[in-house]
Amino acid sequence: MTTDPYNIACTHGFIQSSCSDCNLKGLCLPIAMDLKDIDRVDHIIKRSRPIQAGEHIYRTGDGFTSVFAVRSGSIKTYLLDDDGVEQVTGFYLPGEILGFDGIGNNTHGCNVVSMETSTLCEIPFERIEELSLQIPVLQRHFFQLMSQQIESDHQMMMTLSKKNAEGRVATLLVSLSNRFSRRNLSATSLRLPMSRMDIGNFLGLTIETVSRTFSRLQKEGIINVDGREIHINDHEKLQAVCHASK
Amino acid sequence: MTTDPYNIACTHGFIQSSCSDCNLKGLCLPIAMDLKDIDRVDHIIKRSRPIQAGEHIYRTGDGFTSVFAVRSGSIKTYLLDDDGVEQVTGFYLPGEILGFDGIGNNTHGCNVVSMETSTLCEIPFERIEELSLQIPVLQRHFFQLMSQQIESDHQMMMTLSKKNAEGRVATLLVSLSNRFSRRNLSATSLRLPMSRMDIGNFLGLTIETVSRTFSRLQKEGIINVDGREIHINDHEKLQAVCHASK
DNA sequence: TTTTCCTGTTGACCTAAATCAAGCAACCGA
DNA sequence: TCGGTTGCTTGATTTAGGTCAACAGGAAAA
Repeated sequence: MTTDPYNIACTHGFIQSSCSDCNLKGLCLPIAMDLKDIDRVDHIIKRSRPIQAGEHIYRTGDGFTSVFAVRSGSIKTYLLDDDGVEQVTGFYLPGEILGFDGIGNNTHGCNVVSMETSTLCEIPFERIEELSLQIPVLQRHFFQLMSQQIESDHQMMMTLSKKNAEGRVATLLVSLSNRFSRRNLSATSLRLPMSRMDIGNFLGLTIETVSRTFSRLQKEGIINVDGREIHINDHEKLQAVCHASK
Repeated sequence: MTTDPYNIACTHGFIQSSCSDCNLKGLCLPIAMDLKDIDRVDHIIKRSRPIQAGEHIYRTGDGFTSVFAVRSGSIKTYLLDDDGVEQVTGFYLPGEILGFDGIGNNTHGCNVVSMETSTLCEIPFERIEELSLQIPVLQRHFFQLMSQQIESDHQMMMTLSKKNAEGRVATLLVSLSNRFSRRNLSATSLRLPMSRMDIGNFLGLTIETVSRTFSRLQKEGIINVDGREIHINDHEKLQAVCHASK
């Protein structure tokens, strides 16, 4: 079931692109990097074949060798505790990088699975470390990416610890909206890549509560819901609901 | 109220120590670093004067220049959202490093306050970045430290999202016990450096629930509680309670 | 076509923890 | 010594969200 991380490289030949052509490079590489250096990074990156929905990229305990940038599709990461309880720890969209939790003890700290057909860029971390010694802006960039992950995880702790169901759901919607619009997609109409189950798991709620919360937000006219299709009618109000607390 | 981060360096002269003498160096520096390199790191680190309980090290929005290692005492970090709601995001004990959330946008992402009289080592981050270019094991070490922060934040998301009050409190106690024993202190008898208020805030519970949970764990014979003084009678059972879920 | 499966929605009821309230012990400044 | 404050505990009551149950629509299989 787990995709061999050494074997997800594209073997079709029809996905060929380089970092310098990639319209996501502003997200996963430092903006102030010159072409020559981008090229050096480009050469160590392995572009994956399409990963199917439900296919795993790696699992907890697998040896850590790489971090991964999402090129297309969407990815979720989750922990499994000793009792088999699952905790979704993040959703990753194109331009976002995952896998930083594996560096600490050279072993991946979570499970990573594709939520739809997705493509990834595999970034061998040791090679990045070597390059970082020669390209200071690259070193800085990876420190920054990890730092941003820490900040967003702390925001998530705030959400889980202090907000009620409405606040949690609204916070997720606003986050997704912002991340879509960063890629020049609509900030008001979006298709959720994840199930109600995953949303509930991520937000510490049951699917029933997630469903009821969507319905309530719709009844209040703030959003329109049609399955996974969400339209945000009133961004202001949604923003306000984000602060709804226990 | 905020301590000027540029001005917490020790001016007394009576706290003089170097990294190579420090019995915490195994925690904040790579074990496999040779003396010459330790010495280079040593020279960029500023050791702080004692910070009083309640004194802030820095606040959200302050310019980021350094991360900090706790030398003695204990530190808490917390977020304040727009409505002034506080979220404690971490407790830091001697040998632990905080401040990694500031790298992402060159601005500190949280507030940091001392919970008792503490001393810190200020680690100017740009200098570490420079040294890291020359000492690969140091670069790797800082990537690892940040990665460990991410992993522990993900564990915290699991705790907040899936565990009931007993599970949360037990998880905190086990974490503290492990961290104390890592410094060769007792794993069974510990003095909590933080108030019930801080515990509740961190764990997403009210102080009343925290208090009741301590009482219940005591009634079950798993721990003994005397104010902030905790004795763990049955580590096994406490470990089991950690998995108690909603 | 029907059947099954899967995901999501809605309703009725229940419970863990929040809220509200009271009180106690330790500490501190007057 | 006293009055006030702070930190913590305990009890009574309320409530948000969990649990259990039923059902609906769409997709895929029979």
